[in-house]
Amino acid sequence: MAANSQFSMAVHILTMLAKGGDENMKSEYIAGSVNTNPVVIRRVLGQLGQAGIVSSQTGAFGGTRLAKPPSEITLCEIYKAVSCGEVFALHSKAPNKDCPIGANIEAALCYLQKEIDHAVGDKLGEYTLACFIDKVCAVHV
Amino acid sequence: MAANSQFSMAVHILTMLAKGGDENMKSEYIAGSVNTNPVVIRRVLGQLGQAGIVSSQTGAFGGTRLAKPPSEITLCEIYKAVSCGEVFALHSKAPNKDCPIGANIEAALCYLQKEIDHAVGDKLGEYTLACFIDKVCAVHV
DNA sequence: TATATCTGTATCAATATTAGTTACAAATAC
DNA sequence: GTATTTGTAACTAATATTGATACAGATATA
Repeated sequence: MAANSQFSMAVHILTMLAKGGDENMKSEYIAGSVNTNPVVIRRVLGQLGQAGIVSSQTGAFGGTRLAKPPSEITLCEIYKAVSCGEVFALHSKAPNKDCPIGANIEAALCYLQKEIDHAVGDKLGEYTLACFIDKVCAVHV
Repeated sequence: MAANSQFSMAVHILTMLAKGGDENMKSEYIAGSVNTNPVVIRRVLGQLGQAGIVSSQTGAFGGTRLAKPPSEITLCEIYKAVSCGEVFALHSKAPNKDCPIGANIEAALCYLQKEIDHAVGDKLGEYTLACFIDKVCAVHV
C-alpha cells in the first residue's frame, strides 16, 4: 500500500490557502501544486472542513479558504483532523489470553500508544501554520 | 493492508524472553503467546538480533534469549530496531516544482518529520523493557 | 430562469505493504 | 547420524491508500 501522506497533503493545501488570503481557491488549482487529482484534494479538504479549519463553498466561483488565520491553526489540530491511526499498531490478532503475558500486554501497549500519541501531539502543537509557512519560505534563503 | 504491528510484536516477544531468563526460547513457543506463526516471530527476532538486543542459536535445543538485561534495553532501541517508517509520510508523488510552495514544502516537511520522530524516540527512551514489564504485570492488580 | 462552474461523494482500478503459510537449507546438540 | 531449530525464500490473502471517472447538488451570473 502507499504510505499515508494525508498530513503532508493537508499541510501543503493549507499553506496554499494561507497564501491565497480570503479568496476562494479551487481544488483543481491546489491539485496543480500538490501534483495530484482534484478529488484527492477535496477528500482532504472535507476532513479539514469538518474540523473547522477551512470553509468551502459550492457552485460557480466557489472553492475553499481558511476558516481562521494561520497563526491560530496548529499542526496538531491538522494532524488530528486527518488522523489516520496511531504511531504503532497493536497486535493484528489478539494474543493468547491463556498466557499471563498475552492476557495483559495489550492493555500495557495501549497505554503506551496513548503516551506516544500525546508526545506527537505536543510536539506538533508547538508549530502554528503561520510559523511552518515561515520555514517553507526560508528554505532556499 | 494490515497496520504495522511489528513494534507491538517485538515488545511482546522481548517480554516473553525476559521472563524466560537465560534459557533459549523457541520461536514456536513465543508464537503460541503472540498467537501467530513462528516464522513471523523469527522475522522480528532477526531484526532484534541485528540490533544486538537478542541472541539466537540454531540447531537442536537452539532458540533465542536476551543479549542484555531488560533494564538496559529501552523501548526506543526496540522501536528503531523494527522501525518501519515515519510517523507521517511525505508526498507520494513529488509536488510541482514550478510552484514556489511545491518546490520548498518537501524540505520543510522532512525537517518536521525528523522533529516528530525525535520526540517519539525521546518518549520511548523514557521506558526500559524492565519497567514496561512492571506495567504489564501491574495491569490486573 | 438558464447556464456554467465547482464542491461533495460514490465507485472502481492500480499499487503497495503486512501478516500469515509452506518449504527447505544450514547449523547444532546429543 | 539423527532430530531439532533457526534463517530465509517464495507465495497467498487481506487491507489501505492513491488516483481516476462520473455525476448530483449548489450557486453566481447573465
